[in-house]
Amino acid sequence: MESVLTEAVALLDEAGAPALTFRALAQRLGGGVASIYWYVASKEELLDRATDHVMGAVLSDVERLPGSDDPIDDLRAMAVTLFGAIVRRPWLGAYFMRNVDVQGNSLRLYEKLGRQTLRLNLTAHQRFHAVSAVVGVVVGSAVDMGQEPPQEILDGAATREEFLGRFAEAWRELDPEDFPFVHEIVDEFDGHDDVDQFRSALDLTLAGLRLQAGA
Amino acid sequence: MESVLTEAVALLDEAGAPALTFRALAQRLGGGVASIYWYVASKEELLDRATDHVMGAVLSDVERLPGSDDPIDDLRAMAVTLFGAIVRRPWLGAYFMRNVDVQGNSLRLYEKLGRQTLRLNLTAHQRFHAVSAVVGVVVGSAVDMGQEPPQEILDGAATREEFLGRFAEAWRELDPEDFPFVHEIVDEFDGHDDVDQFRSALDLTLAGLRLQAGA
DNA sequence: ACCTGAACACCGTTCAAGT
DNA sequence: ACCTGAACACCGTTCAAGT
Repeated sequence: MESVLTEAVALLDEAGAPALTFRALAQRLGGGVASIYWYVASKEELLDRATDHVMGAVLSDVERLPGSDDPIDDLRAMAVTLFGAIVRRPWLGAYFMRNVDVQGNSLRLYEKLGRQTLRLNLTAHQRFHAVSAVVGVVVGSAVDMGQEPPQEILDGAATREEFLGRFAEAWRELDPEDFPFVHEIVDEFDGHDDVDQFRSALDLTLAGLRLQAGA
Repeated sequence: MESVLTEAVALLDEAGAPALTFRALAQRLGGGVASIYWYVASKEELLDRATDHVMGAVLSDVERLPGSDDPIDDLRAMAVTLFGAIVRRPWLGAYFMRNVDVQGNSLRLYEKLGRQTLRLNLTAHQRFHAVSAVVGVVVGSAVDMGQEPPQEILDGAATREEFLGRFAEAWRELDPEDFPFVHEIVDEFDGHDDVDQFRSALDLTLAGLRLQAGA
């Protein structure tokens, strides 16, 4: 079981979600395809378990965070840690927190995040929505990041800079009368940093939360 | 071409993303599978074009919005309209805004959203991040919503209430010492409304934005 | 309890060939 | 310019059979 998950994660890390097939996994394990079905009922379960497997390390990182007297700062640090894990493993973005099942590291992480809101002057309703919002920012940024080509594997040996640059170039061709905003931000878009973008979105949400909590 | 997209959208609306196969689409169009490849180079392009096709209607809805003297209120109304479209078509959540290609309704919608930030006292950098954050909230909420079973198509003819209730029940079994937050919000989770959750997340982001803009 | 080979029912995509 | 049948190389999943 352990080796099934380890090899599954290895495949995902090496070549992303499409690389994880029962046949590829079986070959790495040196067995037949059907064997995997003894450990796992479906591909969905395999993905869920592989995701929760790596979430164990993320949870450890979060637990190792120092913590401060400001619950919102702590919430930010935890979210940044979580997003960092997704930056390192882009395939995670599509699966993590998808089903916060009973037991499992995802639920424990959810609890960790939520516990910070218990230190804020909020209703239970507001606390639930606050954690949903923070998780939403992470997911939203992860999905956005997932659009970009991983590494330099795209047509014509282009880098991420060239990929963004090609979009930017096309945008600059648009009529400024029709697309004033696109022109306003095209230089910002060109070569932008995903982590920067995430942190800004997170900060807006946390600023709103601080206001709501009167903290 | 038009009918290819119309039928593709029909399939997606009827039974979600897995229902859209070249074979199913060809059958509906009364032709062979290979014919579709004359209009579209790949499945990815088919999905992109189908998505942009329905985004046309969303764009019309957004353009029909009255507008006010408060750019942030206008931003909120537009985001709510966008999210409403995703509630009606859950499959949209996985594809919209994925590639804001040159030309296309998604780009026009992106421009519409961004134009509101031009009315705020922000830097170009802040404007870019603000729109990214708002889109991120929509995407994040849409992904979260996509986890839940569509309609009552799940094991044992359960409703959404029963689906959420089953999770809530399991959560209530957890040790309150280990999971104080989960216990705090389990009643909120049970039977929660996705649109409510989205609006709360959006409001936090917009409150942060208002603070930033000093408006 | 654990593993297997072989099949089944699907996929997206290609291609030579037709009109 | 537009469409086709038939094949190719894959998928996830099942199942009877083995140890």
